[in-house]
Amino acid sequence: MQEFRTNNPKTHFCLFSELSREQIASLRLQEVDRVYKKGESLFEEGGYPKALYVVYKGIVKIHKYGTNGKEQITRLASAGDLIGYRSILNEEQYSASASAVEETCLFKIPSDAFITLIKENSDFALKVMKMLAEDLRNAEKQVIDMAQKSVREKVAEALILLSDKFGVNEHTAALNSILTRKEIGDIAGVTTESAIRTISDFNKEQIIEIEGKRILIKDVTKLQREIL
Amino acid sequence: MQEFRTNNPKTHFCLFSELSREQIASLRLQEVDRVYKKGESLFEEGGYPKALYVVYKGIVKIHKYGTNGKEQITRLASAGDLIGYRSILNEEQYSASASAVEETCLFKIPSDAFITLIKENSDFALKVMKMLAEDLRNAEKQVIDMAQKSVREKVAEALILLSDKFGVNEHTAALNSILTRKEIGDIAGVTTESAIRTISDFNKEQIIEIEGKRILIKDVTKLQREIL
DNA sequence: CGAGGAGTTGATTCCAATCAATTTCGGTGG
DNA sequence: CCACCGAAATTGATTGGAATCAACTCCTCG
Repeated sequence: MQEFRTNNPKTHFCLFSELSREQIASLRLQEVDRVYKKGESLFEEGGYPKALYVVYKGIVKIHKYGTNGKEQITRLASAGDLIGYRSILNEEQYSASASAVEETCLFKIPSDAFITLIKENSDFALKVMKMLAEDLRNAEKQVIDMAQKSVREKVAEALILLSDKFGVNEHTAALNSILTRKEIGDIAGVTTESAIRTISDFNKEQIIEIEGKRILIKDVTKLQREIL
Repeated sequence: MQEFRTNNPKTHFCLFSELSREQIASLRLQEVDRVYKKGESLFEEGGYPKALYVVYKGIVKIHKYGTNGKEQITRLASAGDLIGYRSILNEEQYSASASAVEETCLFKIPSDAFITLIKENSDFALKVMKMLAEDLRNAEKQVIDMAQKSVREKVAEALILLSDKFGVNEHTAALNSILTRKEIGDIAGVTTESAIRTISDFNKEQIIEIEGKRILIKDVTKLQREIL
C-alpha cells in the first residue's frame, strides 16, 4: 500500500496501513480508469455520492461557493487522503465540490464496502473517527482564523499550509505545488488582489521569493512569526 | 433515557436512543454531582480530557480564543448533546474551552467506557461518526460564513441558530435562551458593538423585538431572507 | 500570432473595528 | 426595600484595512 501513504511529512497517518490483505480486498478498491486533468471536477456540491475516493497521485481541492459566488477552499487532498467520506457517512448530498488542482489519479471505494468495513473492523472505524476528529479540529481552527485574522496573517497561514502539506523542493525551496494566486486567496479567504499584494509584500521582505508563479519559501520561521 | 433527547426540534438525533439496557450500563454513566453555574468553566483549552460529558440540563458554549484574545464560540450544546468527545477520540488536549451559559447539569462518561462501546457496537460507532460528520459540515459552513458574510448576515445567522437550537417561547416569541450581546457577537464572529448595532437595526426594521436583553423573533422568514 | 486567462498595480470606497463616553440593568449587602 | 456597584448594553465619532473597480502587462497555449 505504499501508494497510499500521505506525503505530508508531519502526519504519517495512513487509514489503510494496518488492514489485512482480506480486508483490503473487501474494500473492492478499483482504480478509476481515467486521469483527472487540471481543473476537472470530481463531483459537485449538491450531487449524490455513490462512492468515495482515495487520491494516489495529484492534488484535489474541496471547495464551496458562498452566496456571493466567491469560492472558498476548505481542504486540500493529496496522496493517501480520502475524499467524499463525510457525505457517505451522513448519507446526504455533497456539501462541497471537488476538483483537480493538478493531474490527479484516484481509487474508488464503493460506499457499501466502506460502511461494511467500518462495521466489521472497529480499529478501522476508530481510525476513521480520528480522521474526522482531526478534520473537525482543523475546520474549527479555520473558523477562528477567518473570523479574526488579518489578510496578512491569513495568507501567511495559507503558505504555511501549502508548505506543510506539499513540502518544498529541497533544492529550490519552491513549493512542490503550483496553485494560482486566486486559489491561494481562496484558501486564505481573501480576494485575489489581496493575496497578490500580500505575497508581493512577503517577497519584498525577503520572506519568500517569487519565481514566475512559483513561490520559494526562503524562511519558514519568518512566516511562522507572522501568524503568531 | 428521556433526559437525553435533544431539545432541538429539527434534529431528533439521539446518540443513545437505540442502546440496550446493558450497553447503557456499560457506559458507567455518572451524574456529575455538582451544578455548573452561569459562567463556570467545564474545561479549558489545553487541558487533558479524562471523560466526556452529556448535557442534560442547561446550555454549554464551546469556545476558543484567537491570538488577539477575542473569543469565538464554535458550538453550543444543550440537552442530549455530547461534549469533549473529539479530544477523547484523537487523544489530544482539548482544543477549545467549555463553559456554562446558564445553569447546567451533566452526566459523565469515562473515556475508556466510551471507546469500548464504540469498539463493541458498530451501530453506535456509526452514530458517533454521523455526529462527527454533521459537526464537520457545520464547521465548514461556518468557515465560509466567517470568510465571506457581512456583519448583518452573520448576526442574522447567529439569531437563526439560536432559534433553531433553543426554540422560541410560543407565547412570547422570545428566544428560549438568554445570551449576552457579547456572546451573540462571539457566535457571529463580530465585535460586541457591531452585534448590538445590528440587533438594534433588526429591531427598528421590525424583524425582531427587544425586550430588555431578551430578543423576540417576530419574523423568522425575514431573518432567513437576510442570509439569502 | 492572437486570445484569453493569470498576474499586477493603482485609486477609491466603505464596512466594520476601535476608541470613548454614557446609560441601563441586575444583584447584593446594609 | 433601596442604594450602590460592577457588568452589560448602547450610542457616537473616528480610523483603517481590505474589498471593489479599473486598467494594464505578461504569459501560455492553441
